[in-house]
Amino acid sequence: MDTAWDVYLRACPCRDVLDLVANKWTALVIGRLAVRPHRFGELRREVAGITPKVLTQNLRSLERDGLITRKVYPTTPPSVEYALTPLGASISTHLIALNNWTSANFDEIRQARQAYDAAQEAAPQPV
Amino acid sequence: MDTAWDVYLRACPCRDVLDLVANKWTALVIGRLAVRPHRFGELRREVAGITPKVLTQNLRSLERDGLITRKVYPTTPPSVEYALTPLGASISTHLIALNNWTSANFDEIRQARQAYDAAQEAAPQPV
DNA sequence: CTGTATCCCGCCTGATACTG
DNA sequence: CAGTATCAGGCGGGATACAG
Repeated sequence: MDTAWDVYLRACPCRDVLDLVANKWTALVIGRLAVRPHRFGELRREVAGITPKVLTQNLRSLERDGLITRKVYPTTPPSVEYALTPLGASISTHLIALNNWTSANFDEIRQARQAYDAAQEAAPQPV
Repeated sequence: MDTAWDVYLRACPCRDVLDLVANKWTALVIGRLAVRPHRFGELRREVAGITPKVLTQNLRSLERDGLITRKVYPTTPPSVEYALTPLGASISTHLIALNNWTSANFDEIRQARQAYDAAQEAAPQPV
C-alpha cells in the first residue's frame, strides 16, 4: 500500500516517542509518577478528570514500553503500585523540561494567539 | 458542566504545549524548519506523506501560536516561505532533545514491548 | 480498591478533486 | 505553486455500569 503512515514512519523514528506524549494523559501520569510511586486510585484522583478506562489504557501502554512498573500487592483490598522505571524517569526529565518551557512561554503564546485571532477578525474573508 | 476536559485544563497548563506536539506532524514540521526556512512545496515533499490540507492546518496553527512566520512573496508563481520564530526555535530544542532520547532508547523500548507481548501471549486469559 | 465491558461521539487525519 | 473544498474513516477519548 505504502500509505502516508508508512512513509511517515520511515521518515521519523521519533514517532514512537511522540506517540508517547501525543495523547492527552500519559505526560500527566508520568509527571505524577515522577514525584513518587502511586496507586491506581491516587492517580485517578490526582490526574483529575481521567476515567478509569483511559487511565488503565495509559498505564498498560506505559508498562508495555518499559517506562513504568506495575506491582500488585495481594492484600485483602487489592492494591497496585505504579512506579517509574529508570527509563521512565529519564524521559520524565524531558517532559518536565517541555512543561517548564510552556510555563515560561505560555503568555507569549497566548498573546500570539490573541493577536492572530484579532487580525483574522479585523480582515475576514467575505462569505 | 465541569467536564473532564475542564478539570484537565485546570490541572495541567502544559496542555497547550502537549497539544502542540500531540499531533502527528507538527513536530516533524518544526524539525524541518529548524534546519532552515522552507517553502510550502518543500515541506510537502520533505515531510513525506503529509497531505496539503493537513500541512496547511499545522502551519496555520503554528503561525497562530507564534512559533513560525509566514511570508508571502508576490511573485508570479506565488511563493510562501515559512520560518521558525525565536519562540519556535526555542521549543524545537526540546523536541530535538526528545527525538534524541528516542534514538538513544528506542531499542530498549522495543525490547520491553517484545518482552511484554511475549509475556501476554504466554499467559493469555481464557476467553 | 482496581479494574473491565459497552456504547457513543468527536476530532484528527486522509484521499481526491478543484481553484487563484 | 499554494492552497481550499468536500467527504469519509479510524482511533482515541468519554460516560456509565458492572465485576473480582
